[in-house]
Amino acid sequence: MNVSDFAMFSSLNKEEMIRLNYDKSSERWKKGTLIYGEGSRLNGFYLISSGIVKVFKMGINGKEQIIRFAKRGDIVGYRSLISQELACSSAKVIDEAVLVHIPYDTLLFLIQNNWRFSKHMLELLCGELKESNEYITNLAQKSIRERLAEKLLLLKKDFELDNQNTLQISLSRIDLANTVGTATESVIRELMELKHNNVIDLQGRRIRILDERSLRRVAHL
Amino acid sequence: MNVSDFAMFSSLNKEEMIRLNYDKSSERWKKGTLIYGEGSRLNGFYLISSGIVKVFKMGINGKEQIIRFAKRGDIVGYRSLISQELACSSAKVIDEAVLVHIPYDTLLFLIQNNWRFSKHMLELLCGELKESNEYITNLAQKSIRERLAEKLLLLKKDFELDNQNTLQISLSRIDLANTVGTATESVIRELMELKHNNVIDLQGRRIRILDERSLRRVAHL
DNA sequence: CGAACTGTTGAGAGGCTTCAAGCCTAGTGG
DNA sequence: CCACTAGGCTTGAAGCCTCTCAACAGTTCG
Repeated sequence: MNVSDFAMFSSLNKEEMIRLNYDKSSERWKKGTLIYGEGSRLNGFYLISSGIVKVFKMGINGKEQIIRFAKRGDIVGYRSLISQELACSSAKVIDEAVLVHIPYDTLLFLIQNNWRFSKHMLELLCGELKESNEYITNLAQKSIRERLAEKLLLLKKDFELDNQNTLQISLSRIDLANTVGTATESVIRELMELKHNNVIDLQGRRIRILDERSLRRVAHL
Repeated sequence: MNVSDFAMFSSLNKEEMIRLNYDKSSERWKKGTLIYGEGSRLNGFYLISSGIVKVFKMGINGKEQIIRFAKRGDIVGYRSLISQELACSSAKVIDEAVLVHIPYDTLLFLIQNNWRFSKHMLELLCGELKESNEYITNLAQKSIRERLAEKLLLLKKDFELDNQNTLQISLSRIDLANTVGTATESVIRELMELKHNNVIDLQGRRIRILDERSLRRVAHL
C-alpha cells in the first residue's frame, strides 16, 4: 500500500512522504463493519484504498440518512477531525475495504508545512460542500422519482458501469432509500416504474441503466 | 473599516495585515441588491461587516432554495473562489449591508504564507459542511412543522432576540418558506398553528418567541 | 433449518402542494 | 398627494404524493 498513488498526497515532498508512510497504517475491513460512530472521538482520518464506505447520520427513529458513498481515493472522518469535535456522522463498510489510517498529528504536520496540501484539503471540502448544497435544493424541491433518477446518474458518475451498463455499486433497497431520502417502499415502487418504462433493468441489487437520456429527463436535468 | 476586528484574520501578522488592508475594498450595498449570481465568475470573496445576506440556489421554476443567511463576520463567495469555478449559488442583500471585498490573489497569498489562516478556513468549511449535512437529514426525515420550529431556533442562535424576545432578522414569508424548503402557504399555516398554541407571536414580519421549550419539543430536539 | 433481515405489493391515511381568490402594504407615477 | 399597481400575505378547497402499516415471499447466515 503506497500512499503516493493518491491525488491528495501528490504535493508532498520526499521527506513528508516518508513521515506519512511511517505514521500511517493499513487495515482490511469486512463488509458491515462500523468504522466510527456518531459521537465518537477520532484520532485520525481514513483514506480508502479499495472498497466502498457509506457515511451517514442517524435521524428520527434510528433511520439513517446517507450523506455520501466513499470509494478509492476518498477520505472519511476528516471533517470532525479538523474541527476537533466529536464525530457527527457514522461510517460503515458496505463493500469489503482496505483503509489507510492517518493520525491527526500527521494531518496537522502536513497542514502546517505544506500549503499545497492545505489547498488540496480546502478544494476537497469545497467540492463536498457544493454537493451537499445541491442535494439540499433537490430534497427541498424535487419529487422522489426525480431524486432517484438523479441519484442513479450520480452513482453512475462515481462508480461507473460495467460493459453491460450495470452500476458498479451494490446497494440494498434500504440504503438506496436512505440515500434518496424516502421510505424503502417508495424507492421500490419508483424503481419498478423506471423498469416498466425500460429506463433501467433490475436483477436483484444489480441496476442496469438502459436509457440514460430518459433518466436525465426524469431527473429534470 | 478595520479587518483586524474579524476572527478569521486573527492569525495574520503585521505584514500580512498591511497587505490585506491594502488589497481590500469596502462598499455599502442596498437591500435587494444581487452580490453575485449563479454562473458568474468571482474575483474575490466578501466579508460581511454589517447587514444580512442570503445565499441561495435556483431550483425548479425559479424557486429559490436558501442555503444560509450570512451576517457580520461571515464570508460569502469563497467556495467557488477556492475551487476556481463558476459560482453555483447566488447571494443577495436582505438587510442593508457593508461588504469588504477581498481579491483572490490576497486569499491565495494568505493560504500560501500562513498555515493558521488555512486552518481557519478549513475549520470554517467544516462547520458549514456539518450544518449542510444536518439540514439534509432534516429535510429528508422531518415534517414541515418540525423543520420550521428548528429553523426558528437556529435563527435565534444566529441572530438573537431583542429584549422582547423578537427575532432580530426580518424575513418575508417567501424567504422563510424557501429556507425551510416548502411552499409559502404551508409556512404561513404552520406559523399560525404555532401562534395559536402560544409558542410564538407574530406582528407582520416580527416573530416573537414566547415558549422556546415548546419550540424545541415541536422540533424534536 | 430457523431466525432475522431484505424485498415486494396493496390499501388507507394524511401531510403538503397547488390553485384560486381576496386583502393588505409599499412603492410609483401622474 | 393620491390613485394605482405589483407583490406579499392569508385562507379555503381539492387532490396528489408519499408514508405507514400489514402481509408475505425470498435470502442470507449462523
